[in-house]
Amino acid sequence: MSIERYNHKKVEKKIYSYWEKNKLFKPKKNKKTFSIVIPPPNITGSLHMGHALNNSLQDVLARYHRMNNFETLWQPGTDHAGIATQALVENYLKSKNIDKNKIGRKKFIKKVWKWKDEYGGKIINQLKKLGCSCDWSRNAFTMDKNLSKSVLKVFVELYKKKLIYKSKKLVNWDTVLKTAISDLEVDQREVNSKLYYIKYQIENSSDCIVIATTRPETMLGDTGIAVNPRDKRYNNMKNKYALLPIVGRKLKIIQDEYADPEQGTGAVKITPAHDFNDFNVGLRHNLNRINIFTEEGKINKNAPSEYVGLDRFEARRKIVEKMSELEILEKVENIKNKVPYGDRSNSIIEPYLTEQWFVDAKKLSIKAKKIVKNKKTNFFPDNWSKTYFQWMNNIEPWCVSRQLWWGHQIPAWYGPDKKIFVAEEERKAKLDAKKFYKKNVKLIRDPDVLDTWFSSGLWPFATFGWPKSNYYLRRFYPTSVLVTGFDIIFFWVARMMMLGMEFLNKEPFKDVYVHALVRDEKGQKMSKSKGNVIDPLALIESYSADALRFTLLSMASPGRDVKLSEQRVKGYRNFLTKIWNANNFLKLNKCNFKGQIKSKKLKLNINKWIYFELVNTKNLVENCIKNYRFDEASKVIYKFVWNSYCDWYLELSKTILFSKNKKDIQEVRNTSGLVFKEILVLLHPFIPFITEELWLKNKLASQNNKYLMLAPWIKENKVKKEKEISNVNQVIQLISVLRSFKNELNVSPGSFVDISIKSVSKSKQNLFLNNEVILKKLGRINSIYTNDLNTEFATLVVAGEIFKIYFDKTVDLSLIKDTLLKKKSKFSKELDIASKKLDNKSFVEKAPKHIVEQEKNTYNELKNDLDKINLTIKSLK
RNA sequence: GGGCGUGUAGUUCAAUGGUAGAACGCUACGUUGACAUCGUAGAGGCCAUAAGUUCGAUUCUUAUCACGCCCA
Repeated sequence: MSIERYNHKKVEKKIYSYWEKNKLFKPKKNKKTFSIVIPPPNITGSLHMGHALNNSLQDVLARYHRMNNFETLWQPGTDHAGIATQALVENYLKSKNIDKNKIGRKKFIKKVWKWKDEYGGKIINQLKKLGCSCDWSRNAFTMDKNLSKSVLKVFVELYKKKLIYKSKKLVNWDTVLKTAISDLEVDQREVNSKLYYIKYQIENSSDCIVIATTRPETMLGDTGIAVNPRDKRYNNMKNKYALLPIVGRKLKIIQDEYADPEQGTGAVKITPAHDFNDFNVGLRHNLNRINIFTEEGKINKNAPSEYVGLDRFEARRKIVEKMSELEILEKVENIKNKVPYGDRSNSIIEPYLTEQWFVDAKKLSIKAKKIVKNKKTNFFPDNWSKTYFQWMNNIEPWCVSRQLWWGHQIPAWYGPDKKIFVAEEERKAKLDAKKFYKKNVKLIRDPDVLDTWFSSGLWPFATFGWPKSNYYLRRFYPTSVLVTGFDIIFFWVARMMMLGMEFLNKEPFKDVYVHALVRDEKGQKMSKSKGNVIDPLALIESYSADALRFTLLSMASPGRDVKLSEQRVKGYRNFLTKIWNANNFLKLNKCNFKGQIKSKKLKLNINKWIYFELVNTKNLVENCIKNYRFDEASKVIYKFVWNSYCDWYLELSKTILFSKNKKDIQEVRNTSGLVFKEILVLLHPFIPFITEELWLKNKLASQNNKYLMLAPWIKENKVKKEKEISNVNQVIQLISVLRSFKNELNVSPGSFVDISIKSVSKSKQNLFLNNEVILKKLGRINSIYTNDLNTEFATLVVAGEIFKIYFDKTVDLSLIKDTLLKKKSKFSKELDIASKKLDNKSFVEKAPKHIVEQEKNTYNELKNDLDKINLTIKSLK
């Protein structure tokens, strides 16, 4: 018979389209519901390891619940990633010599949509390769019509409630992208910098005050100098003025706690329009705010003409040069400091004075904090709630406007006098304006768009059709669990919670399962610049999606990063092969996959045993999934399949299958096949492709459950541990010990021996005689005697029983004494510990009874073993 | 500076108030009628360091030392 190898490439493709064709991803009506919304990957992205882990986890949950009669919805979708997408399409057009500004906003947006239609679905296809069982018919996009409607509604309502407002503040300005970004999108990086000490002359005096700064070019916007009121060095400077070099502006010397006497000279220049701290100092002392930059980060006309138009770094160079010339540059120190970088453009972020829209996050956070406090929403692992609270307690107004074209344009219109009219539609704004001005006026719409996270903040209900009330919203909100990485708890999770509470007054998810980052095998963060990125698609290509999934799942221990190595994936590919080969074995032996196991009718011990193990495993795995311990779950099931089922049960079953007892053969054919079927069921959420393939291959599809994907797990969760089950364990133990014994004596493992069980207690004798066939085959035993033979023998002590082993004459029996002595010393050590404990009065008095009992047992067992060993050592002399 | 977390076998990680397990790797050997992407057996750990609580600590507490992440 020719045996096919498992070809994952062919199978995975075939199986996925089989699921899709049969519409298995759609929720099937049922009493209980289970729902997850996908963290929407952005349309410019392609699948990386983080996605692979994140979605493998969700898929296990979705598949497990779907199989077990939950009406299951896994809501998929992508987000429009305002900045990333606009930048990408802009560059793409540039390469074709098309200038965004020339074609205008409308045409540009059309181009973006076109790009999205062509390339934006890439990541969705990659998720399919991973096996994700999302309901793709509901695939959502944050710029879709209905989602956009939700966005506008939320904006308008927040505005009405005064939870959204416009204000002129310093924001983080990206001079490359020319937009404001949120403080979360700013990355503080430590870099080597220079600290410049500059002398500012005091007005009407020859004295100087020396300030230290890392950004000398901003001096062009200085409007004050601050010293600490407690700093005695500057007492004489109180209320005096310094003269700004080059510019000549008078700067008031003010006293403010912000000036740190330990830093630099203790005197600090104040540039309220270009530094967040200085901005606040300026407010306190009523200082002017002079903006000296253009939105590209070039010097503007508020500066002396020789600097106008220079880039900020060029200006720095020139100004430092000028200072040296003027001999007011006292010194330059090399220091390390933190510099803000934009995580999209990688350019230095400029604090910049502009008018922007802000969400009053502080007010929204109140309810969002409460649901975590009241355990309506639970974080797993729990300590992430600490991070959540810490951020929520220190939350700042959220700047939601972006100076971009791609995104949800802010629904605000301005009258001729800049009066703001906010409405979901222009028509409505016009009506309002007419009412206000008592005549028709021209309105101009705010050109800015909203932060992408503003729309993804509505994800768990906007994707279900909110604000319209409908079946999905009623059935699936709040969602059961959100699976996400910790890096977006603030960006996304917290915002969904704030907006969900504000608009539906119900928590968006009951659980938040937070998984770790995927790193490379050395524990380094994967990044393109380091070149250590492992491409999940490449791993899928070489080892299968199933293997990759199983690897990621088995490594997803809570609170720990996933360090991925290809070796691991390879190992789990071998696991798939093992399963595949086990199936071949079953087929070759005409095992039966049809029907159900009738556990009470099982006669054979090995069948009772494997069934017992199966139910145990199922219970454990179920428990693990409920506790989000996917690592434990995969370990438990791996162990059961490989060790219990393949290594022991199938080996044991051969003794029956190759016998002549038709009745027994039939029972083994049934049990082995049906247990295997249940293995497929249990494994399916983890490795869906190969299991469904085997389901089809074994023609299980025509049975009670057409699709493995919808086959429920076995209901049974209690099996009495009968004596027969421990009998099997004892037989296994004897075989294992015998094998090690041979190994210790350098006896070839394949050789056969005779054994005598004369000294074994009567009941055990029967047990071993009853399992003679198994012992002979797996233990490589010729004959089991109940009488001692008259030749040289070696003694083996197993669980307090003495076995005599007759090797052939070439075996060096002198080794036996060594091994026995080794064992003796090991056992005596353990016995020592046990007896010391039992001699300790306070132990016996204070330790719990069952522990003392247990200790007594181990003591007795050890004692027994040791006695037997001593006996045999003596007999050797 | 504030917060969170991690130090356990060569490596990656588990578990546990009663002196530790797995996977991979390594070593030796290969009996077979599923499988060499395999089988069998084996070696390997003063559970970071110190003190405390306890009858008992790898597990709890505190300190120290490393390392990582987040926020100023």
